[in-house]
Amino acid sequence: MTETRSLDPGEWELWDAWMRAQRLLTRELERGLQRDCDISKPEFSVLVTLWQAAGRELRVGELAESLDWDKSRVSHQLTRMEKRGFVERTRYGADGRRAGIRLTAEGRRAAGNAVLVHGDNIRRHFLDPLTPEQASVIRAWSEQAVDRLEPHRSAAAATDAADPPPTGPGAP
Amino acid sequence: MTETRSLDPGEWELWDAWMRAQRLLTRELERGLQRDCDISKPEFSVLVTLWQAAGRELRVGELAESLDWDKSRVSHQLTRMEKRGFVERTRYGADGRRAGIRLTAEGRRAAGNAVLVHGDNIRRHFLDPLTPEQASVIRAWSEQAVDRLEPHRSAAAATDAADPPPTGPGAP
DNA sequence: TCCGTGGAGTTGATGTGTCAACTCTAGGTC
DNA sequence: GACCTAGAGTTGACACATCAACTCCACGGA
Repeated sequence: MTETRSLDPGEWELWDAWMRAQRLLTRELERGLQRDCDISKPEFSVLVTLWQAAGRELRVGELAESLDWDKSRVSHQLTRMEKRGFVERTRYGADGRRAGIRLTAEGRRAAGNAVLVHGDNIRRHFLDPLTPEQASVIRAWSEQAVDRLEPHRSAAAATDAADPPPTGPGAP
Repeated sequence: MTETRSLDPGEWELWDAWMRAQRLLTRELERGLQRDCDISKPEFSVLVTLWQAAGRELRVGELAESLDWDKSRVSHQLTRMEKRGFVERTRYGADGRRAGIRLTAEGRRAAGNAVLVHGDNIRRHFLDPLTPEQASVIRAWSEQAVDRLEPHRSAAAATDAADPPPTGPGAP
């Protein structure tokens, strides 16, 4: 009963290869962000989401929805980023209204810079090495997988947490 | 200069889809492990690696190499798993020799169970929905990516941290 | 007005991951 | 034997992730 009859070697090699590739790629991109922009991936996600709001203040709940994060995670992350000077919580404490979140000037600078740098890194490490066939197969597979694993969320919503925006905001 | 000219919409959609699929899949599998076996993915990785050693004690360094983890990370993880009763550090402290790592009976039980359960989950969520074409393209792409991003590590080495072993150990 | 209830956000506890600094031992050199 | 150094392992500090418990306020009904 110590015999593993779970996955055969071929299946396992496929899984192992995919898992390893996925891990190395995300690790590489995260390190690039840290090295080139001095921000972490979670910081990047928050910065970009706020940046795309083009100056409008977001609530914690909107941010959480948009990032597909837990509200608690957002709150903790904002606390750290407030300390670093990237974001501000407005209408907070005194008069008893709920918190709105907004980028500081420093946050806007970091976001704008990171989007460009990170985009380059994505292109270099992910997009450029892809053959057209691989691109179309991987895209189809990814969309299938997302549909299977994420039944909610209408097609319209929410850029994922880990990427540059499709088009720049008009923000100052 | 607030214009993003980093990735065009098509490129971005591809990246977003892949990123999202990857994240949802790993999240789902990790939750399955937690729910069905009450262990985390890092715990699973360590359990399986030790289990594959079939009773032989591993050193921290070997474990780190095998998992492609930092030694420090391994040490922290072992400290937690020692508390949970999954592993033991032997030859430690008293007579001044270095630590060997070994599974407890409880650790062996958990490993054996988890491999089977996790294998089923991988099959259900990853392998089964794959068409043959997708399987072969994804495999080729993954292997390319690994070669590009992980130039060291001879082909022989090291099962990745996140998977069941290709074949069961003979360990009791 | 008082109470109950629910949503929004925060907080604390604990586990995970990374970096840098540290300890200990073995082994070489004088 | 005393020193030096290199390697193995640990530790501490901090960022990140998740869960459960908490606060605060709005609103609705008795």
